[in-house]
Amino acid sequence: MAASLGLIPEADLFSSAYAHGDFTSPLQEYYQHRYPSDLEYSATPPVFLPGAGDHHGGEEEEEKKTRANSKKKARAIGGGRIGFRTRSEEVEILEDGFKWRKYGKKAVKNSPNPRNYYRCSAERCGVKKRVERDRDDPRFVVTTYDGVHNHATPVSAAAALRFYC
DNA sequence: CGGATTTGACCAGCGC
DNA sequence: GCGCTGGTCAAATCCG
Repeated sequence: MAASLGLIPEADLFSSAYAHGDFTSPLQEYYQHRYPSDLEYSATPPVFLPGAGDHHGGEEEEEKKTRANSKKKARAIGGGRIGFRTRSEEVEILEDGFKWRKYGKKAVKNSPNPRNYYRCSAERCGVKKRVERDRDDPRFVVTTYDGVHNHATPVSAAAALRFYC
């Protein structure tokens, strides 16, 4: 059912942060990509779903339980958390203009697919990113951003931001 | 040669 | 108090 409106697992997590209005950057909002076809994800503008978090109804209690852990952690961090859901069967790196360096991979229990951890290559920038495939639709990729970029956006970022705004 | 990627191990937090 | 899960680090390896 979760696939109906593209409700991603971390939806509740994001909603809490979103409710506090901690998002300041264009990318720091809860977006949900939903592409009708297998075309390039960058060709379709993101769909902003303000109420996506509140929308979660009778979700899987089991997952909620397991996720309570990261939920609290996320709150403690206090940074912005954004979830992107893109449809790309091969590319799982959402090009947002920043240079990401993979620093870890972990198999999570909620999903049969491994989760990849990326970090902004700029040392002064503590922004992290998590990428994992949707458990319901392996063709979808869920990208989660943590934090705010505090450095100049490298080139293409400008285009990306223009695109998102 | 430099930088990025890979993989396993380690650590911390939370639930039971 | 123990076990489980998620997240991070570090050394080795690979690619450009």
